[in-house]
Amino acid sequence: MARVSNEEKAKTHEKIIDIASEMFRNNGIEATGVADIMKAANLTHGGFYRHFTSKTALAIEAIERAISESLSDLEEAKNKSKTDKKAAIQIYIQRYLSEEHVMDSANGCPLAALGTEAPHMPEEIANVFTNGTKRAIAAIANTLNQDQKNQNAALIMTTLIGSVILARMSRDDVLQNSILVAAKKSTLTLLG
Amino acid sequence: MARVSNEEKAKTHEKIIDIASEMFRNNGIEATGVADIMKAANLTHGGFYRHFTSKTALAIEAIERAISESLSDLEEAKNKSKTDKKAAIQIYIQRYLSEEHVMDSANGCPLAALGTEAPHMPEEIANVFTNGTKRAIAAIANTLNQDQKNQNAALIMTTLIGSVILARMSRDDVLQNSILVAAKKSTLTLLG
DNA sequence: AATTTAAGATGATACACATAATCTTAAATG
DNA sequence: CATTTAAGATTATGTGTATCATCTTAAATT
Repeated sequence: MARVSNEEKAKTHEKIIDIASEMFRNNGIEATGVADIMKAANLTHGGFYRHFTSKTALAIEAIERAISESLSDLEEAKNKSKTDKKAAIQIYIQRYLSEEHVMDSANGCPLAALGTEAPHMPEEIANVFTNGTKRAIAAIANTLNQDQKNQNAALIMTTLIGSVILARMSRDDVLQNSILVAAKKSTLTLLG
Repeated sequence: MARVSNEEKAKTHEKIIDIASEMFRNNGIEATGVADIMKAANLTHGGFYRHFTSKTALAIEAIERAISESLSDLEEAKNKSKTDKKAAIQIYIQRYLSEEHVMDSANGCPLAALGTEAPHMPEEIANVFTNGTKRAIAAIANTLNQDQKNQNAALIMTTLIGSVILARMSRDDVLQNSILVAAKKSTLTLLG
């Protein structure tokens, strides 16, 4: 097994990012090793550096991608009608506050999955989280049609992240549910 | 340097827990090594196992202590008057949502500092976080004097944790401030 | 078709980590 | 006061980690 076509290489590159993006969200960035990622991609660790200069470089790409994916529906609502925007944010909130999202961090919001790890990461990675926060709040604000857009968007994002993190910490179905229900009620009310 | 008195040993034991409790909250559990902790306590790593059977055992004690400290004022309000309870929760929220708390994770709420790390920790540690969440929500609920006590307490805790985590991710003073202001407004309103 | 290049495998390097064994010394115990 | 015990230092041990060097082989390039 050796040299593959440029097309294959591109596929491998994407595969590594996608797998890393999931593994990071599932187990944390620190706790996920380069070799683990490569093994999950059916590759050996040595080839990693043909694709990325360092684990940090991969982390940046993987988290940026996760942020973009997680915000895509919301960001695509940008130039839509008021009605469509309202629908988009409602769907976003319902999904975000679902049991499925709580159980499946690997494919969910990276800010909720890695939020407390961000502050002690290398600055380049920490900045990805800062930008992600800004994008999320901006995307939410864009769907709102009211005075306090930005403050309300910040509060909605706070409630979304907070409830999912709290629910994931709470290994107790009843408690989890009551956290999510409270968050749903509150955020949907904030939409007006 | 060798054998010290029982009193000294007890002091060392406390010192290790206190230092670990701060270092964990600052840098994460995974990222903080036993040797780092011992060095910070002016000791060598070898002596560690005279005090704890494992890093996990220390983590449990350290996080439990941090939870107790962080909730002490609130839990002490348990048998106080309605007025005192209201004062206690107001102070708690003001402190929680202060810039100082955001900047000083080492001495703040461990749930906000380590929340996203909890789910992929060994079960014994994860359970400490589950119990901490329950204690926090119960302590808040106890200060409320209204119908939806528990749901509201869950929502308040969600907002507290969420805003501080989001603010710490946001390396931008203006954004940080707007997140905290929105959370303050919302939580204080919830007190009724 | 001949030559160059580079993807991925294998193996090495160097360091960090949790934990264990052993040693020294002074406190605890009788 | 003699003996035992154990706190903390020093020094292994074994594993996991990120990164590098080298090799093989087939794709790219000429």
